[in-house]
Amino acid sequence: MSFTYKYPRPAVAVDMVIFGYDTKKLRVLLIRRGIEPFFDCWALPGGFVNPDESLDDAARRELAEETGLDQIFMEQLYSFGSVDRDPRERVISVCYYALIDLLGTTPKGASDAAEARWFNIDDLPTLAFDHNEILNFSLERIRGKLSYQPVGFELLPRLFTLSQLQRLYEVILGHALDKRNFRKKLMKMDLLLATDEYETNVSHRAAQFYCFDRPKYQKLVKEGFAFDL
Amino acid sequence: MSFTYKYPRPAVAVDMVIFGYDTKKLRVLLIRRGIEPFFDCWALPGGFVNPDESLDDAARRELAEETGLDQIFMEQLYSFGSVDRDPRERVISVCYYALIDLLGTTPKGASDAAEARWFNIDDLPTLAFDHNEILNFSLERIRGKLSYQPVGFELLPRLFTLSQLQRLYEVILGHALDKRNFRKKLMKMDLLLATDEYETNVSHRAAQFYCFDRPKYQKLVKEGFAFDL
DNA sequence: ACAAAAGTGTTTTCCATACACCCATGC
DNA sequence: GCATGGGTGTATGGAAAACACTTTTGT
Repeated sequence: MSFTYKYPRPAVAVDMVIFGYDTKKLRVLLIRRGIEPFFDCWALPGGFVNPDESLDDAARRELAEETGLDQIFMEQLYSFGSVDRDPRERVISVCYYALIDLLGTTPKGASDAAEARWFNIDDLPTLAFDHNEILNFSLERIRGKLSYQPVGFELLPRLFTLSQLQRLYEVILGHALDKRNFRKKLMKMDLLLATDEYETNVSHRAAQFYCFDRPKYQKLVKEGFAFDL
Repeated sequence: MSFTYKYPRPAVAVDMVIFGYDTKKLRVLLIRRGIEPFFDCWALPGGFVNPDESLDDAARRELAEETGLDQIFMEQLYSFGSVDRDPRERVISVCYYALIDLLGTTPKGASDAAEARWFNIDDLPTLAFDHNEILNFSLERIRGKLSYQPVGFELLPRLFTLSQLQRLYEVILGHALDKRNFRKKLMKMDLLLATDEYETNVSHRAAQFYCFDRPKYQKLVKEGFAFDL
């Protein structure tokens, strides 16, 4: 079976920058390529867009194939379209990034035979194609975003302590934050709901669990509320 | 001549949201479609990506075709890829927006026979395809961007008065700004160069002309400077 | 002289930052 | 009782916002 067109067409792929967080480090999921070009190189997971799925659907499908996870925060990043980014032929890549909590959930490895691994964000190999560029771009984006939107909640279990949240911000931003000021700011945002649950079995004062006020957040987003961290 | 592939491929287009500003209103350049579907409807200018040009190149080419202008501020916005956004066949549209000063320059109409017109931003017709959605999206983006980057300079002549700059901000943001505070903030950014030229033939005190310190701006962008308006 | 826009400073309020100690718990 | 991280308040500096009058020019 084959498909014929009057004009040449680029292939269209989605590539995924999948961030994972595990209380210590920010990680990215990479796969080892099993075919040329860049055989054996690490690369961002991705694939071609099917005719019957939207770009978002394609991205969500890739994400599910690689991680087994659904219902994950995901956002379109940018489309890369240099003529020679793929040596074989013209490929336009629409890139997405996703954020995954590596604690509360257990993402499976890639479904296809290809080897998949979580890499520490500041210890990355040279990647296939222009994937290093894409990765840097998405890292800048997530850091920028974190500063004015409470993106981080996607990377934590439903219930979390303020210290967990602060560590998350510190890991993503790459620098320490003042505990008291961090709490003040977050409380002022008024998007955290204190629960009556506390940590157990810790050898220090038990921290209170909070959860994220999703309805309120979505209302604010709709109204164009400007966050500010 | 025809082109055959093993798998079906979407067509890839670039669509342009071209903003223009003329001291009173923010406008968008639309073209009237001469073919089905949406015959006679207004639509965003755009076209298919050629095999030998990058996405940015394609966007720049479209921009030049529609306006005759080169060297214009332009930025990728988002890629739209719903399955049914074009009733004929699958088309993925990579969208860009551009900003044009309608005073200092005189953009020609569209080069092809199609009718082209500048529409007031708050008096828009129903557009072809998902183009209303795309336009709203880009309007939000430009407003957001204005708040933390001095984007507005792209929409003014090389020499401009502070009042002109303020009017521009007010028109795009859609609300009034305090004159003294506006000047203080802009001066503190240190990106304006006062010239020794003044308005002439105005029936009030002549305003001083300023120009934008482009080298300094580009330096700051490279260093990741955060603006804040 | 008056209309019309340019230009200019001060005060107040609020937010960001810096900073140090007591509290609860497990061992 | 000690080690560990949880939790809290205050003082200071700087930016943002509010606000009104004088200057210049053409008619």
